[in-house]
Amino acid sequence: MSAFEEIAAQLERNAVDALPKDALAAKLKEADQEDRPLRVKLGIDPTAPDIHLGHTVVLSKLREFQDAGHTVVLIIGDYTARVGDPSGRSKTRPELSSDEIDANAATFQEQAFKVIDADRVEVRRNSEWLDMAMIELFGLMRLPTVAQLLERDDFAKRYAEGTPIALLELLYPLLQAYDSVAVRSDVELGGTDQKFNLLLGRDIQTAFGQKPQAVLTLPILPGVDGVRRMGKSLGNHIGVTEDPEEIFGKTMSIPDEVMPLYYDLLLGREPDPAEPPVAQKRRLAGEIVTRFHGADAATAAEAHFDRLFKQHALPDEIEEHALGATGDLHMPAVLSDAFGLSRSEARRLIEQGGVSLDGEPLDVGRLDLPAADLVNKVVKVGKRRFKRITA
RNA sequence: GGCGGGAUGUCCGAGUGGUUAAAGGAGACGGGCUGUAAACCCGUUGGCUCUGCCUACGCAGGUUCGAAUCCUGCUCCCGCCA
Repeated sequence: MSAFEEIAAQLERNAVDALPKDALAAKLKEADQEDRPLRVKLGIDPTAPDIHLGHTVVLSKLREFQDAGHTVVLIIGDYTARVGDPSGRSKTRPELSSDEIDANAATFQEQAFKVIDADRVEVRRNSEWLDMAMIELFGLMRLPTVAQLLERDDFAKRYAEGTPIALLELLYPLLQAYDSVAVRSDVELGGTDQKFNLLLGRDIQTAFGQKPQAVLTLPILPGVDGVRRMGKSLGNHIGVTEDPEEIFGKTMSIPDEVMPLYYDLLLGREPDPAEPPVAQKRRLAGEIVTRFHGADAATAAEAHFDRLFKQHALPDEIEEHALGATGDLHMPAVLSDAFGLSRSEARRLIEQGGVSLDGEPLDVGRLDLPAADLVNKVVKVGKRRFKRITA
């Protein structure tokens, strides 16, 4: 095995596909001969403003490339975000305003730098080149055929079942592919759902007289439900900027079955088989928090977790809720204000014994309580929502 | 352009004049069990000034004592043919 093959094998660790075979090793060799770093591309559409653990899988891989001396080309898909990547979706995405996209792009970049090295990255926005004249777009559109595009799983499926596919969506892979041309990428990374798009990049690069990029696809991290891919819109994500306690707690709630996958994709190793599952999970949660907030935060988050869920005690910091009223108060209304519930929701929670005041479940028969009975007490809704009531 | 099908609650999906706030499932939430895991059990899941009231089945009208269900117009979607 040559040195390049070894490095390639290292970089291909936990990749699902490395296509074509041996392409990465060849690229490494080529770069070495030309005495230049590889240009490793990742495109992210700033459709939701937060980077979550799912993104970090790919970002970490980019980091590995950086650590091996290569250049990351991070493409903020400010233009493609307007189109909406249909990958893995069964519906057309909603359109985003350009203000939203700009705001998202800014936070995105900042958050991405929590994982990748900001010094060895070239950040580009694809509006730089995609905002092209229609005649140029026509040139691009000549390249792939409809049949080729319909090869893609999700398109094929949607087409077969009669779910609408906007013409624009069909164009998405082409635009992403052209990004590769624009930045002259040597390697492109993405989730497995990106395979088609990444491979199309090769075709389009070739058509533009460039050497086609090597393609590396990484597994999709499941969300905290353990079933669907992690995604903000699915409500099963763990964001890198979330509070340490949240990250810790959410991690603890993942199903055991996906723990090995989390270990592999996020920590790059296997769980210690000598440890019981809970300990494995705590370690996982702790390390994830450490990564984004530091070791102290991780210790604190773990302590917080124990306080809440092992000792069933109160957290040490509880937000306050000012009543701003005196006399008899209607509890559903108070809860509605304090926790953002509808009054009916609050009422139901009380009926179900889900609301307690200083540890005492609220009496279903008495929905109206004097303000004086509430002040300085802690209201708990469900397992993890608390407010300290003040006058 | 012609013909046909469809739009129901967070999602999927029943329902074709009268206990229908709307079956069932998923999801979510609350309680129990527990490791905030899974599995399992029970319950809730439009709003409200709550033994009642209001709003809801694409939109706007109409028929009727009474409509998600019938009629008219409109909007959007899908398929087939051209």
